[in-house]
Amino acid sequence: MITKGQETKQTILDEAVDLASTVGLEQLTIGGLASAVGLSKSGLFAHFKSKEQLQIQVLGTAAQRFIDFVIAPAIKAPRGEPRVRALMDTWLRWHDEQPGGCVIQSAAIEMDDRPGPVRDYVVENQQQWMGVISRAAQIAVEEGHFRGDLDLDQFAYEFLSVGLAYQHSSGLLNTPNSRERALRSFDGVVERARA
Amino acid sequence: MITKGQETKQTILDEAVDLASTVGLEQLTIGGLASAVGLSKSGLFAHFKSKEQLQIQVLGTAAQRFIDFVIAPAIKAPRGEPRVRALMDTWLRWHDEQPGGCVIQSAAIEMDDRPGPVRDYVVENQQQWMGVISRAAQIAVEEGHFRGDLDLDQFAYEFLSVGLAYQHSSGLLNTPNSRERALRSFDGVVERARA
DNA sequence: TGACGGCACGAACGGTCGTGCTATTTTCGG
DNA sequence: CCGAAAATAGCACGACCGTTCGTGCCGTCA
Repeated sequence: MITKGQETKQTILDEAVDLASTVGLEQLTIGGLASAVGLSKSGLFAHFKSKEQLQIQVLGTAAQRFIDFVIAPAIKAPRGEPRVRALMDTWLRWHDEQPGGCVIQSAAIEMDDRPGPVRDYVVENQQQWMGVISRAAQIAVEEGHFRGDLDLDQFAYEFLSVGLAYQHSSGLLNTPNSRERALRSFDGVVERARA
Repeated sequence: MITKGQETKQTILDEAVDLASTVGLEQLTIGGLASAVGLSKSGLFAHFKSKEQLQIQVLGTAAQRFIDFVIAPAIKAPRGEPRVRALMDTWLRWHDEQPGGCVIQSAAIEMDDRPGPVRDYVVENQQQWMGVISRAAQIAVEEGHFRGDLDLDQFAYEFLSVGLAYQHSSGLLNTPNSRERALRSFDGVVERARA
């Protein structure tokens, strides 16, 4: 049974992800979020016992969105290089979707020197994402699309760098051709991974 | 003549850069900075008429450091590919130097959706940096090290992505071999630029 | 009908923020 | 060595922060 409280809590988290993606996870304020969803500050606060809990659950919601929007569609692509390319394609689109860039990656940089549960969560999340990438590359090796001696971690690293640069280029500077730049850059990475 | 005020102001800014590189430019607080340098809050505040001014001048100080630490030494390297490689080398070292990653790049992501003078300053700074990179690549073309039809902007883009990924990898996750990953990634970029 | 539990509210707390005012001290040229 | 000017301190303000608390509105079930 889905109760009323859980429903509004989800509404809060959905709004919170959008808000945090523009102002950052640390600048996300309870009062501001409350007025954004039309709740009182204390009424909203009651759903999470602390701000840290709110932050973590916001990241959890964003991670779920990431899975739905980036990973799930890409997995439907054919095994091997097509799937790797699909991952990059959905990932780049994902960056355009979120108004202020990916929440998790923004949080990753915000938190890079502030230890705590939030940072831990972000780190774990990034490692899982790199795991997804390198597993997709592994499959591409098995399919014969990529070299047999390909360094999977290195490939994941370079894959990640393409997306990071894209967020940086399209989010901060608004160079309109940043998508082509990212794709050309990705072509180079894939080229070197080929058999 | 160098007055006492300018001297303490420089002391403030030096400390502020270090502080901002760990907590972020937005979380940099006037009271905290004041007690860090042993001044009163208002005494420090008098040096800058607003926090925004402080932020901008902090970025200016960081930019000067960047020039001294990254660009100036690299320019002494021989023209062409060696100089390009020297730029990447000093840049990677620069990331290790700053405790919480490069202040400017952290600010770039913090500000990516908050318009204003601070964001403008960051954008201009990044574009100048990319200009330095592409000029160095231009020289490498003239020297015959790089292809004549090399897309300089694309090269600068990929150069930047290597550094971004390095900060992300060595700053957030502490994978100890992130330097080798970055260098291998950079080798790929340079390889494709060669004649 | 009446008690109960889940939700949301308003008010208030202590704390910190940036930012003005007014003294007071320190610096420095004549 | 003095007086103007610069530099710093002290203090207070309004705003906002996360958090707590008491209270009231509900639908549910006995």
